[in-house]
Amino acid sequence: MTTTTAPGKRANTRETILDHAYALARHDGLEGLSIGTLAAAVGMSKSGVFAHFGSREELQLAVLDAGGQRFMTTVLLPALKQPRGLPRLRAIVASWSEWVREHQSGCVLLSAASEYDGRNGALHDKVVSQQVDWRGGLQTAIAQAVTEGQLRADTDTAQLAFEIYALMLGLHHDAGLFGFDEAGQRAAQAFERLWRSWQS
Amino acid sequence: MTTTTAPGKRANTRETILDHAYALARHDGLEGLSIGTLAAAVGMSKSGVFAHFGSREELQLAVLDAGGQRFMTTVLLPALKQPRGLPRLRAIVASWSEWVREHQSGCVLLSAASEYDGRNGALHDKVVSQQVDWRGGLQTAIAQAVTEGQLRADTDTAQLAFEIYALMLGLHHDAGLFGFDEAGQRAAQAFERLWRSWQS
DNA sequence: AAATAAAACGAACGGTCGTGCTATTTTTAG
DNA sequence: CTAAAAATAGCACGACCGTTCGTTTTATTT
Repeated sequence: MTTTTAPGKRANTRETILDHAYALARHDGLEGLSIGTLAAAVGMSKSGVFAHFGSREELQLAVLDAGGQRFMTTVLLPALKQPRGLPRLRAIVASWSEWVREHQSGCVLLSAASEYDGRNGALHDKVVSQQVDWRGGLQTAIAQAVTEGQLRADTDTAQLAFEIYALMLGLHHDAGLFGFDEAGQRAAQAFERLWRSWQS
Repeated sequence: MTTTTAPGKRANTRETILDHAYALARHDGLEGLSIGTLAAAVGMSKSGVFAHFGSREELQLAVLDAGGQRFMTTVLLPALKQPRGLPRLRAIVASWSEWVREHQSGCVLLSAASEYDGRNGALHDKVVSQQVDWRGGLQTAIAQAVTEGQLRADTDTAQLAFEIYALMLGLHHDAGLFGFDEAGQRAAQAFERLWRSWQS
């Protein structure tokens, strides 16, 4: 029997490459990601890997996309099972915290934000658009909690989204440097205070 | 007359090198700092620059030290003119915000924190020790505000320090990606809410 | 099984990386 | 003014960088 393989060969190995690239970029950032190291990790030749993306920047963009996709799947999706409003908002924070715990030793999205915040180019643009999207998603969830009457009617959704995001940055920062356990408790306590002060 | 130069030549050029290195590291991080680029910026040869530090890592450590020193001088020192307690704490936050405004396009200390949080070695260790020191300084200022009776007697200084730091991270993050103006307003608003909720 | 298309390889290119070694220049001391 | 010392330049090294190109292997189609 002739091996009749599925036609998804290309997309398949591309996925494998991106898996390894994502893992490497977690440690060294997107700027520290090199095609040679990546090829060795995947078990392919440099040119073989290169051919899938056409340039290093395209590879970095693809990794950034993959990271954003994983974030949405891991953090937002499970929270959508919770009812709209504060329960869903708390679920987002919970799964987001879990994401941070699993990404203590480096998160591609966050390191990309600090790597490209002062530059121009496609990578910067994608980082900004990801952040805008996610901030928008947060604001939507907040607005629903307002509609449900769980947060004060005069809640500034952008302001609360900023404060939530800041606490998550604090959690990530402290977890990476001092360990997740203590940072997780601090963040949890801060969130309780936050909810209380915005509750209707 | 024979030019009798001061004996501080070495320390002098070392300072010049560090000035340029700091500027470069603000854009590309300590990992993006290369001796060749640095030498070109200073107007020296690669080996001339290299001789001042002995290794790239020593250079990076020196830049990190310089950054920490600048931070303390710019943020903490002017705030010490304010009376102990809440006024000084607010002064710290104010000069810290100013620091963030001037470092929108990249702060060496923060990017170092995200570059080395998941690694081992001297750079990681120095980053951690800097963060511990600064967090300790914050806690001292907070504790004084408690002693002065301006913050609640049962204030958890480490907890409040965490929340202050988180807000500054949020400010830096948003300022870098979306511009300082809006982020500064959000942070200021968040701080007012923060002080109010910890006030005695 | 033969022909065609897709995918991966291997070698090479010009550059830059950090680092070591030896001159040469500049600064200090006598 | 001269000799010792310190600082810098110049050059070379092996390693790795992203990228290109022609070849070979692998998969699909007829």
